[in-house]
Amino acid sequence: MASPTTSQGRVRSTSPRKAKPPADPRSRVPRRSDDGRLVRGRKSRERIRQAALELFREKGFDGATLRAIAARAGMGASSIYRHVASKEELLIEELADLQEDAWTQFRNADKRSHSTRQRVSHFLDVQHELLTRDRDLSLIAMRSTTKPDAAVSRRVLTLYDRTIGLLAEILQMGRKNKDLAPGANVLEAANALFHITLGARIAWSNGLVSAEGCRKSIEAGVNILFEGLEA
Amino acid sequence: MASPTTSQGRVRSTSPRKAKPPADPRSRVPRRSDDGRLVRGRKSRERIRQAALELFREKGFDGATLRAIAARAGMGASSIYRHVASKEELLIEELADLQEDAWTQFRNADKRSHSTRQRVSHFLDVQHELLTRDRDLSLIAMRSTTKPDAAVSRRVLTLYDRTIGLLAEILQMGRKNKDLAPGANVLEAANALFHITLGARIAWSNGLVSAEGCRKSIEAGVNILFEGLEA
DNA sequence: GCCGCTATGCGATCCTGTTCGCCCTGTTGC
DNA sequence: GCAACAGGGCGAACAGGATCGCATAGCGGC
Repeated sequence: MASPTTSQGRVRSTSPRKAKPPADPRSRVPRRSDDGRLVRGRKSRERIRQAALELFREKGFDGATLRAIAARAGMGASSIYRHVASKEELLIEELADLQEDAWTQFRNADKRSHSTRQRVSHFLDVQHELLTRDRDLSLIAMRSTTKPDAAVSRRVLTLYDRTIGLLAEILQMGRKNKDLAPGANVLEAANALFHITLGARIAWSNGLVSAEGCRKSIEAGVNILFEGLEA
Repeated sequence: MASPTTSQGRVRSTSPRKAKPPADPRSRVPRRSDDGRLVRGRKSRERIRQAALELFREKGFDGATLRAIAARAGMGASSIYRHVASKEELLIEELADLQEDAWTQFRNADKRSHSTRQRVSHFLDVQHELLTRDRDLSLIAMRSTTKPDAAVSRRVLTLYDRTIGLLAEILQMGRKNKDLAPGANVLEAANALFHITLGARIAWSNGLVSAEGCRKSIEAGVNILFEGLEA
């Protein structure tokens, strides 16, 4: 994380284009948030988001044209790119919200008195419930990670990472409580858990298994991971 | 599925276009394999494949234009579609070959006297070695699975499935030998193993970990899966 | 009031995977 | 020979995501 910030405020680390001089450092970062332009921008973003959401639901991600989204949001297609770096970002924003929901929803109902396995299962259930509402969500997130130098890829990977972090946190607590083996590799276990759910969701998104089958598969994965395979 | 077939022989069940009559059933399906047209076709496919392979290596999958591939293969871009249903298929063919290699390479060196865990590790190592030669391979395979109604998606999922099948086979043998717990859910375990490797490869493809880190992560996953997390 | 800057918007255009309609050429059955 | 029918190739065109250059308008400083 190379932060190009100096003592006097943010400096954009973008491409070495024209390297236009910062003009006047004194006038940097004042930016009132009720700036009329910014207000308008927020409203536009909201309209875009709404339009995108609707059209994704109606036609699916690939079926929803950027031009159609723009039309419904009442603007030209190119304008959308003032607010968003790619079409995928539009969906990923939803995913991020949903993920946030999953985390808080879990934390609100989580009981530390439960066994580690129960807590893990509970979290994965909550997540499953939310993510299987919309096939495109998992699908497009996956797709995004196949474009390593797009910003959206990093966004998704960060979401993944945070989820893994939460799982690791639960496991870590379990290890402290002697609920898990003292030598357990908490981080890799969290990784494994997460990837098992990811894999199950691929199968589901492709229609190979039902949502319930997906859940069962995740559950089986948890069991195996906790109990181990060896005799 | 309106099948326009009557009593007198097969009729292609494709789109309900012109419903052209089968002409003459007696003359169906002779097709010599040294048909001059077919020979030419095979040569073209070979040229396309070669050109694609080179360009993918030089510019990466996304950087290699279909028009460029076609030019190098000495034909127009649209002609490629006589031989391939999508650009992705060009890469997936390579993946399929490589996967085949991985399987045979494993089978040739596999020793049944080894422990189940060793055998599994060995296979995953072989696979890791081959797949980490080219970043795009895993990446584009993933991407393909985000397009559920494309043929290439099913192709990739079949490859996945076969790999899972091989793993399940190994595990199954281990269970018979009392190497694994008698109640072990072999199929789900194979699933989990595979998805762990898939997840590790996502991280690697995105430059989050080195190839060696990816290998280590897979190894850790295997260990956890075999030994279990519980105290 | 004017200048410079920034946020937003727009239409034209680009790029690239893919589809379309046409044609040429071997092959086969008569 | 010759009609019928593939297999293959081609250039034009399409579609849809993204970029470009220009225009407008709100804001701050003087």
